[in-house]
Amino acid sequence: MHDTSPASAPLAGATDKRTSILRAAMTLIARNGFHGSPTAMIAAEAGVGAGTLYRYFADKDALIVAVHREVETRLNEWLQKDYPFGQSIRRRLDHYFIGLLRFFIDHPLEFKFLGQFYDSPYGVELRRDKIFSKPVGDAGCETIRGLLEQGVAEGIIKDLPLVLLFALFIGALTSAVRDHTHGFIDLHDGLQRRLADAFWDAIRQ
Amino acid sequence: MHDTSPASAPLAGATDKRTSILRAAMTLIARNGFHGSPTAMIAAEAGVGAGTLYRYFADKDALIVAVHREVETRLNEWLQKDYPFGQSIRRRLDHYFIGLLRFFIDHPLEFKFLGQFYDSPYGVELRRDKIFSKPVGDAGCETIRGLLEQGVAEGIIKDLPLVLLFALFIGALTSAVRDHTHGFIDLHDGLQRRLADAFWDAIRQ
DNA sequence: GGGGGCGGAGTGAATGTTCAGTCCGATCCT
DNA sequence: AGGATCGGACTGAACATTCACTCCGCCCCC
Repeated sequence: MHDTSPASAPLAGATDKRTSILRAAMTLIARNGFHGSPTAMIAAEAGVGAGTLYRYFADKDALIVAVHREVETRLNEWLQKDYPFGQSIRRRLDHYFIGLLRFFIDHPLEFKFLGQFYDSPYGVELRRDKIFSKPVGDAGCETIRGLLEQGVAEGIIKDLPLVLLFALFIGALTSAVRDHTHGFIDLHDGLQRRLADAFWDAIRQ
Repeated sequence: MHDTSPASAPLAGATDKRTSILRAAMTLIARNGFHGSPTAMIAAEAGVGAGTLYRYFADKDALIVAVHREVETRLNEWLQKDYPFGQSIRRRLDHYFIGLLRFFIDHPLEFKFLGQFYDSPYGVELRRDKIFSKPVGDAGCETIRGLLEQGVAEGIIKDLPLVLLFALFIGALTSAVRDHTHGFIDLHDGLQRRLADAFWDAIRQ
Protein backbone atom coordinates (compact mmCIF):
# COMPACT_ATOMS: atom_id res chain seq x y z
CA MET A 1 0.00 0.00 0.00
CA HIS A 2 1.39 3.34 -0.97
CA ASP A 3 1.33 6.42 1.14
CA THR A 4 -0.72 9.54 0.63
CA SER A 5 2.13 11.93 1.36
CA PRO A 6 3.27 14.28 -1.38
CA ALA A 7 6.63 12.53 -1.31
CA SER A 8 5.30 9.55 -3.19
CA ALA A 9 2.95 11.56 -5.41
CA PRO A 10 3.88 12.31 -8.99
CA LEU A 11 5.69 15.52 -9.69
CA ALA A 12 4.71 18.84 -11.19
CA GLY A 13 1.14 19.59 -12.22
CA ALA A 14 0.15 16.05 -11.46
CA THR A 15 -0.45 17.10 -7.87
CA ASP A 16 -3.48 18.96 -9.18
CA LYS A 17 -5.13 15.61 -9.75
CA ARG A 18 -4.61 14.64 -6.16
CA THR A 19 -6.29 17.80 -4.94
CA SER A 20 -9.00 17.44 -7.58
CA ILE A 21 -9.78 14.01 -6.23
CA LEU A 22 -9.75 15.24 -2.64
CA ARG A 23 -12.10 18.09 -3.44
CA ALA A 24 -14.43 15.87 -5.47
CA ALA A 25 -14.56 13.30 -2.69
CA MET A 26 -15.34 15.90 -0.05
CA THR A 27 -18.05 17.48 -2.16
CA LEU A 28 -19.80 14.24 -3.01
CA ILE A 29 -19.50 12.73 0.44
CA ALA A 30 -20.85 15.91 1.99
CA ARG A 31 -23.76 15.84 -0.39
CA ASN A 32 -24.53 12.12 -0.63
CA GLY A 33 -22.75 10.43 2.24
CA PHE A 34 -20.05 7.77 2.05
CA HIS A 35 -22.21 5.20 0.39
CA GLY A 36 -23.83 7.58 -1.99
CA SER A 37 -20.42 8.38 -3.41
CA PRO A 38 -19.05 5.52 -5.52
CA THR A 39 -15.45 5.81 -6.53
CA ALA A 40 -16.52 6.00 -10.16
CA MET A 41 -18.56 9.10 -9.39
CA ILE A 42 -15.73 10.68 -7.43
CA ALA A 43 -13.35 10.07 -10.33
CA ALA A 44 -15.82 11.53 -12.81
CA GLU A 45 -16.37 14.62 -10.67
CA ALA A 46 -12.61 15.04 -10.38
CA GLY A 47 -12.19 14.67 -14.14
CA VAL A 48 -9.87 11.66 -13.93
CA GLY A 49 -10.11 8.01 -14.79
CA ALA A 50 -11.54 5.53 -12.33
CA GLY A 51 -8.16 3.89 -11.86
CA THR A 52 -6.26 7.12 -11.28
CA LEU A 53 -7.84 7.34 -7.88
CA TYR A 54 -5.81 4.30 -6.85
CA ARG A 55 -2.57 5.87 -7.98
CA TYR A 56 -2.94 8.46 -5.22
CA PHE A 57 -4.75 6.52 -2.52
CA ALA A 58 -4.47 2.91 -1.47
CA ASP A 59 -8.25 2.48 -1.34
CA LYS A 60 -11.43 4.40 -0.68
CA ASP A 61 -10.83 4.41 3.06
CA ALA A 62 -7.43 6.00 2.65
CA LEU A 63 -8.97 8.65 0.45
CA ILE A 64 -11.58 9.47 3.05
CA VAL A 65 -9.00 9.68 5.81
CA ALA A 66 -6.90 11.96 3.61
CA VAL A 67 -9.85 14.26 3.01
CA HIS A 68 -10.39 14.44 6.74
CA ARG A 69 -6.76 15.33 7.39
CA GLU A 70 -6.82 18.03 4.75
CA VAL A 71 -10.01 19.61 6.07
CA GLU A 72 -8.76 19.55 9.62
CA THR A 73 -5.50 21.18 8.64
CA ARG A 74 -7.36 24.04 7.03
CA LEU A 75 -9.64 24.32 10.03
CA ASN A 76 -6.69 24.54 12.39
CA GLU A 77 -5.03 27.23 10.32
CA TRP A 78 -8.27 29.18 10.30
CA LEU A 79 -8.56 28.96 14.09
CA GLN A 80 -5.02 30.13 14.67
CA LYS A 81 -5.62 33.38 12.81
CA ASP A 82 -5.87 36.33 15.25
CA TYR A 83 -5.75 34.12 18.29
CA PRO A 84 -6.20 36.42 21.30
CA PHE A 85 -3.22 35.25 23.32
CA GLY A 86 -3.13 36.59 26.84
CA GLN A 87 -6.72 37.81 26.89
CA SER A 88 -9.42 36.51 29.21
CA ILE A 89 -10.51 32.90 29.09
CA ARG A 90 -13.94 33.92 27.96
CA ARG A 91 -12.49 35.86 25.05
CA ARG A 92 -10.30 32.97 24.04
CA LEU A 93 -13.22 30.53 24.20
CA ASP A 94 -15.27 33.01 22.21
CA HIS A 95 -12.54 33.03 19.60
CA TYR A 96 -12.89 29.28 19.18
CA PHE A 97 -16.67 29.28 19.32
CA ILE A 98 -17.19 32.05 16.80
CA GLY A 99 -14.23 30.92 14.74
CA LEU A 100 -15.71 27.46 14.37
CA LEU A 101 -19.15 28.91 13.67
CA ARG A 102 -17.75 31.09 10.91
CA PHE A 103 -15.63 28.35 9.40
CA PHE A 104 -18.54 25.97 9.20
CA ILE A 105 -20.91 28.62 7.88
CA ASP A 106 -18.37 29.63 5.24
CA HIS A 107 -17.55 26.02 4.42
CA PRO A 108 -20.78 24.04 4.56
CA LEU A 109 -19.33 21.14 2.59
CA GLU A 110 -16.52 20.79 5.07
CA PHE A 111 -19.06 20.90 7.88
CA LYS A 112 -21.21 18.20 6.38
CA PHE A 113 -18.20 16.07 5.59
CA LEU A 114 -16.87 16.29 9.14
CA GLY A 115 -20.33 15.45 10.45
CA GLN A 116 -20.43 12.33 8.32
CA PHE A 117 -16.90 11.47 9.31
CA TYR A 118 -17.24 11.75 13.06
CA ASP A 119 -20.45 9.75 13.05
CA SER A 120 -18.78 6.92 11.17
CA PRO A 121 -16.49 4.19 12.46
CA TYR A 122 -13.60 6.24 11.08
CA GLY A 123 -14.11 9.12 13.42
CA VAL A 124 -15.17 7.79 16.79
CA GLU A 125 -11.64 7.17 17.98
CA LEU A 126 -10.51 10.55 16.75
CA ARG A 127 -13.36 12.15 18.60
CA ARG A 128 -12.25 10.46 21.76
CA ASP A 129 -8.70 11.68 21.30
CA LYS A 130 -9.85 15.19 20.58
CA ILE A 131 -11.75 15.46 23.80
CA PHE A 132 -9.27 13.78 26.03
CA SER A 133 -5.85 14.70 24.85
CA LYS A 134 -5.19 16.05 21.39
CA PRO A 135 -4.92 19.77 20.80
CA VAL A 136 -7.31 21.40 18.36
CA GLY A 137 -4.74 23.96 17.39
CA ASP A 138 -1.91 22.12 15.76
CA ALA A 139 1.13 23.31 17.70
CA GLY A 140 1.80 26.00 20.25
CA CYS A 141 -1.86 26.93 20.38
CA GLU A 142 -4.01 26.41 23.43
CA THR A 143 -6.72 23.79 23.31
CA ILE A 144 -10.42 24.21 24.02
CA ARG A 145 -10.01 21.52 26.59
CA GLY A 146 -7.18 23.45 28.23
CA LEU A 147 -9.21 26.64 28.36
CA LEU A 148 -12.18 24.90 29.95
CA GLU A 149 -9.87 23.22 32.46
CA GLN A 150 -8.28 26.50 33.37
CA GLY A 151 -11.66 28.20 33.70
CA VAL A 152 -12.83 25.51 36.09
CA ALA A 153 -9.64 25.79 38.13
CA GLU A 154 -10.09 29.55 38.41
CA GLY A 155 -13.69 29.12 39.50
CA ILE A 156 -15.21 31.11 36.65
CA ILE A 157 -16.64 28.06 34.88
CA LYS A 158 -19.01 25.53 36.43
CA ASP A 159 -17.27 22.59 38.02
CA LEU A 160 -18.70 20.03 35.60
CA PRO A 161 -16.78 17.19 33.99
CA LEU A 162 -14.75 18.45 31.05
CA VAL A 163 -16.56 16.12 28.73
CA LEU A 164 -19.87 17.75 29.58
CA LEU A 165 -18.54 21.27 29.13
CA PHE A 166 -17.20 20.20 25.77
CA ALA A 167 -20.53 18.60 24.89
CA LEU A 168 -22.29 21.90 25.59
CA PHE A 169 -19.75 23.67 23.41
CA ILE A 170 -19.80 21.36 20.44
CA GLY A 171 -23.46 20.40 20.73
CA ALA A 172 -24.82 23.93 20.63
CA LEU A 173 -22.37 24.83 17.89
CA THR A 174 -23.08 21.97 15.53
CA SER A 175 -26.83 22.02 16.04
CA ALA A 176 -26.97 25.70 15.23
CA VAL A 177 -24.77 25.35 12.17
CA ARG A 178 -26.83 22.41 10.96
CA ASP A 179 -29.99 24.48 11.17
CA HIS A 180 -28.22 27.21 9.25
CA THR A 181 -27.00 24.94 6.45
CA HIS A 182 -30.47 23.37 6.25
CA GLY A 183 -31.81 26.87 5.70
CA PHE A 184 -33.93 26.94 8.86
CA ILE A 185 -32.29 30.14 10.05
CA ASP A 186 -29.76 32.76 8.97
CA LEU A 187 -26.92 32.78 11.46
CA HIS A 188 -25.71 36.32 10.86
CA ASP A 189 -23.05 38.02 12.98
CA GLY A 190 -25.46 39.25 15.60
CA LEU A 191 -26.94 35.83 16.20
CA GLN A 192 -23.50 34.26 16.33
CA ARG A 193 -22.62 36.66 19.15
CA ARG A 194 -25.80 35.98 21.05
CA LEU A 195 -25.35 32.25 20.67
CA ALA A 196 -21.83 32.51 22.02
CA ASP A 197 -23.20 34.53 24.93
CA ALA A 198 -25.83 31.88 25.60
CA PHE A 199 -23.15 29.20 25.60
CA TRP A 200 -21.11 31.23 28.04
CA ASP A 201 -24.14 31.59 30.31
CA ALA A 202 -24.47 27.83 30.25
CA ILE A 203 -20.97 27.11 31.50
CA ARG A 204 -20.07 30.12 33.64
CA GLN A 205 -20.16 29.75 37.37
CA MET B 1 -46.51 -1.51 -2.11
CA HIS B 2 -48.17 -2.92 0.97
CA ASP B 3 -48.54 -1.15 4.23
CA THR B 4 -46.67 -1.74 7.45
CA SER B 5 -49.71 -1.47 9.67
CA PRO B 6 -50.73 -4.49 11.72
CA ALA B 7 -53.96 -4.62 9.69
CA SER B 8 -52.20 -6.13 6.69
CA ALA B 9 -49.82 -8.29 8.69
CA PRO B 10 -50.47 -11.96 9.16
CA LEU B 11 -52.47 -12.92 12.20
CA ALA B 12 -51.73 -14.58 15.47
CA GLY B 13 -48.22 -15.34 16.59
CA ALA B 14 -46.90 -14.20 13.26
CA THR B 15 -46.84 -10.66 14.62
CA ASP B 16 -43.89 -11.80 16.72
CA LYS B 17 -41.92 -12.05 13.53
CA ARG B 18 -42.74 -8.51 12.65
CA THR B 19 -41.49 -7.23 15.96
CA SER B 20 -38.49 -9.53 15.77
CA ILE B 21 -37.58 -7.96 12.45
CA LEU B 22 -38.14 -4.46 13.77
CA ARG B 23 -35.95 -5.11 16.78
CA ALA B 24 -33.24 -6.78 14.73
CA ALA B 25 -33.22 -3.92 12.24
CA MET B 26 -32.93 -1.32 14.97
CA THR B 27 -30.17 -3.20 16.73
CA LEU B 28 -28.05 -3.73 13.64
CA ILE B 29 -28.60 -0.27 12.21
CA ALA B 30 -27.70 1.29 15.54
CA ARG B 31 -24.55 -0.80 15.67
CA ASN B 32 -23.44 -0.80 12.03
CA GLY B 33 -25.38 1.94 10.29
CA PHE B 34 -27.74 1.56 7.37
CA HIS B 35 -25.16 0.34 4.89
CA GLY B 36 -23.60 -2.06 7.36
CA SER B 37 -26.92 -3.81 7.85
CA PRO B 38 -27.83 -5.94 4.82
CA THR B 39 -31.31 -7.34 4.76
CA ALA B 40 -29.89 -10.85 4.95
CA MET B 41 -28.17 -9.98 8.21
CA ILE B 42 -31.31 -8.40 9.62
CA ALA B 43 -33.30 -11.51 8.73
CA ALA B 44 -30.68 -13.76 10.33
CA GLU B 45 -30.62 -11.68 13.51
CA ALA B 46 -34.40 -11.81 13.63
CA GLY B 47 -34.35 -15.58 13.14
CA VAL B 48 -36.39 -15.53 9.95
CA GLY B 49 -35.71 -16.20 6.30
CA ALA B 50 -34.46 -13.50 4.03
CA GLY B 51 -37.69 -13.49 2.09
CA THR B 52 -39.92 -13.28 5.14
CA LEU B 53 -38.79 -9.74 5.64
CA TYR B 54 -40.64 -8.80 2.48
CA ARG B 55 -43.83 -10.35 3.70
CA TYR B 56 -44.00 -7.64 6.37
CA PHE B 57 -42.36 -4.66 4.67
CA ALA B 58 -42.48 -3.50 1.08
CA ASP B 59 -38.75 -2.86 0.98
CA LYS B 60 -35.85 -1.90 3.20
CA ASP B 61 -36.88 1.75 3.27
CA ALA B 62 -40.32 0.88 4.53
CA LEU B 63 -38.74 -1.24 7.24
CA ILE B 64 -36.52 1.62 8.35
CA VAL B 65 -39.38 4.08 8.43
CA ALA B 66 -41.41 1.57 10.42
CA VAL B 67 -38.60 1.20 12.95
CA HIS B 68 -38.49 4.95 13.29
CA ARG B 69 -42.22 5.18 13.87
CA GLU B 70 -42.10 2.45 16.47
CA VAL B 71 -39.21 4.03 18.37
CA GLU B 72 -40.84 7.43 18.32
CA THR B 73 -44.10 6.06 19.59
CA ARG B 74 -42.35 4.53 22.56
CA LEU B 75 -40.42 7.75 23.15
CA ASN B 76 -43.62 9.79 23.15
CA GLU B 77 -45.28 7.45 25.61
CA TRP B 78 -42.23 7.70 27.85
CA LEU B 79 -42.32 11.50 27.77
CA GLN B 80 -46.01 11.67 28.62
CA LYS B 81 -45.51 9.75 31.84
CA ASP B 82 -45.80 12.08 34.87
CA TYR B 83 -46.01 15.19 32.74
CA PRO B 84 -46.08 18.17 35.15
CA PHE B 85 -49.14 19.91 33.77
CA GLY B 86 -49.67 23.37 35.16
CA GLN B 87 -46.25 23.70 36.74
CA SER B 88 -43.67 26.32 35.77
CA ILE B 89 -42.26 26.47 32.28
CA ARG B 90 -38.84 25.62 33.61
CA ARG B 91 -40.18 22.52 35.28
CA ARG B 92 -41.97 21.41 32.16
CA LEU B 93 -38.88 21.97 30.03
CA ASP B 94 -36.87 20.08 32.62
CA HIS B 95 -39.31 17.22 32.32
CA TYR B 96 -38.59 16.98 28.61
CA PHE B 97 -34.86 17.49 28.98
CA ILE B 98 -34.34 14.91 31.69
CA GLY B 99 -36.96 12.64 30.22
CA LEU B 100 -35.14 12.54 26.91
CA LEU B 101 -31.79 12.11 28.67
CA ARG B 102 -33.13 9.15 30.62
CA PHE B 103 -34.82 7.56 27.66
CA PHE B 104 -31.69 7.71 25.55
CA ILE B 105 -29.45 6.53 28.38
CA ASP B 106 -31.80 3.65 29.08
CA HIS B 107 -32.20 2.89 25.37
CA PRO B 108 -28.81 3.42 23.73
CA LEU B 109 -29.78 1.47 20.64
CA GLU B 110 -32.80 3.66 20.09
CA PHE B 111 -30.58 6.71 20.53
CA LYS B 112 -28.04 5.56 17.98
CA PHE B 113 -30.76 4.55 15.57
CA LEU B 114 -32.45 7.93 15.77
CA GLY B 115 -29.09 9.62 15.31
CA GLN B 116 -28.47 7.65 12.14
CA PHE B 117 -32.00 8.29 11.00
CA TYR B 118 -32.05 12.04 11.42
CA ASP B 119 -28.70 12.43 9.70
CA SER B 120 -29.92 10.49 6.69
CA PRO B 121 -32.08 11.63 3.80
CA TYR B 122 -34.98 9.93 5.57
CA GLY B 123 -34.96 12.21 8.53
CA VAL B 124 -34.12 15.71 7.42
CA GLU B 125 -37.67 16.56 6.53
CA LEU B 126 -38.96 15.09 9.75
CA ARG B 127 -36.43 17.16 11.64
CA ARG B 128 -37.72 20.26 9.96
CA ASP B 129 -41.28 19.41 10.84
CA LYS B 130 -40.37 18.66 14.41
CA ILE B 131 -38.81 22.04 14.92
CA PHE B 132 -41.35 24.07 13.12
CA SER B 133 -44.70 22.54 13.72
CA LYS B 134 -45.15 18.96 14.88
CA PRO B 135 -45.65 18.16 18.51
CA VAL B 136 -43.19 15.90 20.26
CA GLY B 137 -45.87 14.57 22.54
CA ASP B 138 -48.40 12.79 20.40
CA ALA B 139 -51.70 14.39 21.29
CA GLY B 140 -52.90 16.76 23.96
CA CYS B 141 -49.39 17.20 25.24
CA GLU B 142 -47.52 20.47 25.05
CA THR B 143 -44.57 20.73 22.70
CA ILE B 144 -41.04 21.77 23.47
CA ARG B 145 -41.44 24.41 20.83
CA GLY B 146 -44.58 25.68 22.52
CA LEU B 147 -42.89 25.86 25.90
CA LEU B 148 -39.94 27.80 24.50
CA GLU B 149 -42.33 30.14 22.70
CA GLN B 150 -44.29 30.75 25.83
CA GLY B 151 -41.13 31.37 27.84
CA VAL B 152 -39.96 33.95 25.35
CA ALA B 153 -43.35 35.66 25.40
CA GLU B 154 -43.28 35.83 29.20
CA GLY B 155 -39.77 37.26 29.12
CA ILE B 156 -38.17 34.50 31.17
CA ILE B 157 -36.31 33.00 28.22
CA LYS B 158 -33.87 34.87 25.99
CA ASP B 159 -35.48 36.42 22.94
CA LEU B 160 -33.58 34.25 20.48
CA PRO B 161 -35.07 32.59 17.38
CA LEU B 162 -36.91 29.43 18.37
CA VAL B 163 -34.67 27.38 16.16
CA LEU B 164 -31.62 28.47 18.11
CA LEU B 165 -33.22 27.76 21.47
CA PHE B 166 -34.12 24.33 20.19
CA ALA B 167 -30.59 23.84 18.88
CA LEU B 168 -29.22 24.56 22.36
CA PHE B 169 -31.69 22.08 23.80
CA ILE B 170 -31.13 19.23 21.42
CA GLY B 171 -27.45 19.88 20.83
CA ALA B 172 -26.41 19.79 24.45
CA LEU B 173 -28.65 16.80 25.05
CA THR B 174 -27.44 14.64 22.21
CA SER B 175 -23.79 15.49 22.62
CA ALA B 176 -23.91 14.55 26.27
CA VAL B 177 -25.76 11.32 25.61
CA ARG B 178 -23.32 10.41 22.85
CA ASP B 179 -20.41 10.84 25.22
CA HIS B 180 -22.23 8.67 27.71
CA THR B 181 -22.94 5.86 25.24
CA HIS B 182 -19.34 6.04 24.02
CA GLY B 183 -18.29 5.49 27.61
CA PHE B 184 -16.50 8.82 27.99
CA ILE B 185 -18.55 9.72 31.05
CA ASP B 186 -21.18 8.29 33.38
CA LEU B 187 -24.25 10.50 33.20
CA HIS B 188 -25.74 9.64 36.58
CA ASP B 189 -28.72 11.42 38.08
CA GLY B 190 -26.71 14.24 39.62
CA LEU B 191 -25.00 15.09 36.38
CA GLN B 192 -28.27 14.96 34.51
CA ARG B 193 -29.65 17.57 36.87
CA ARG B 194 -26.61 19.80 36.57
CA LEU B 195 -26.67 19.54 32.79
CA ALA B 196 -30.33 20.53 32.75
CA ASP B 197 -29.43 23.48 34.98
CA ALA B 198 -26.66 24.51 32.62
CA PHE B 199 -29.07 24.37 29.72
CA TRP B 200 -31.51 26.50 31.61
CA ASP B 201 -28.77 29.05 32.33
CA ALA B 202 -28.09 29.16 28.61
CA ILE B 203 -31.62 30.08 27.59
CA ARG B 204 -32.99 32.00 30.56
CA GLN B 205 -33.22 35.76 30.34
C1' DG C 1 -54.90 -33.27 1.67
C1' DG C 2 -54.63 -28.75 0.50
C1' DG C 3 -53.53 -23.97 1.15
C1' DG C 4 -50.80 -20.29 2.78
C1' DG C 5 -46.95 -18.50 5.63
C1' DC C 6 -42.25 -19.31 5.18
C1' DG C 7 -37.31 -20.17 3.78
C1' DG C 8 -33.21 -19.52 1.29
C1' DA C 9 -30.84 -20.25 -3.05
C1' DG C 10 -30.95 -17.45 -6.96
C1' DT C 11 -30.91 -12.88 -9.90
C1' DG C 12 -29.60 -8.73 -11.71
C1' DA C 13 -27.75 -4.40 -10.58
C1' DA C 14 -24.21 -1.76 -8.50
C1' DT C 15 -19.66 -1.07 -6.38
C1' DG C 16 -14.69 -1.28 -5.16
C1' DT C 17 -10.71 -2.69 -7.25
C1' DT C 18 -7.50 -4.30 -10.84
C1' DC C 19 -4.72 -4.58 -14.93
C1' DA C 20 -3.40 -4.66 -19.63
C1' DG C 21 -2.81 -1.30 -22.66
C1' DT C 22 -2.23 3.93 -24.34
C1' DC C 23 0.09 8.08 -24.59
C1' DC C 24 3.32 11.65 -23.75
C1' DG C 25 7.56 13.48 -22.36
C1' DA C 26 12.34 12.55 -21.11
C1' DT C 27 16.60 10.21 -22.22
C1' DC C 28 19.84 8.05 -24.96
C1' DC C 29 22.34 6.70 -29.22
C1' DT C 30 24.22 7.63 -33.50
C1' DA D 1 20.30 17.16 -33.80
C1' DG D 2 16.83 13.97 -34.48
C1' DG D 3 14.93 9.70 -34.34
C1' DA D 4 14.42 5.48 -31.39
C1' DT D 5 13.60 3.76 -26.94
C1' DC D 6 11.90 3.84 -22.63
C1' DG D 7 9.37 4.90 -18.19
C1' DG D 8 5.49 5.57 -15.92
C1' DA D 9 1.23 8.33 -15.21
C1' DC D 10 -3.09 7.52 -16.79
C1' DT D 11 -7.24 5.18 -18.52
C1' DG D 12 -11.52 2.49 -18.51
C1' DA D 13 -13.35 -1.93 -19.49
C1' DA D 14 -13.45 -6.22 -17.00
C1' DC D 15 -13.76 -8.81 -12.56
C1' DA D 16 -15.16 -10.33 -8.12
C1' DT D 17 -18.03 -9.24 -4.58
C1' DT D 18 -22.03 -7.57 -2.23
C1' DC D 19 -26.64 -6.19 -1.90
C1' DA D 20 -31.72 -5.71 -2.19
C1' DC D 21 -35.11 -8.24 -3.78
C1' DT D 22 -37.73 -12.48 -6.01
C1' DC D 23 -39.56 -16.96 -6.66
C1' DC D 24 -40.73 -21.46 -6.13
C1' DG D 25 -40.97 -25.44 -3.45
C1' DC D 26 -41.47 -27.03 1.44
C1' DC D 27 -44.03 -27.85 5.44
C1' DC D 28 -47.04 -26.90 9.07
C1' DC D 29 -51.69 -26.44 10.42
C1' DC D 30 -56.43 -26.78 9.79
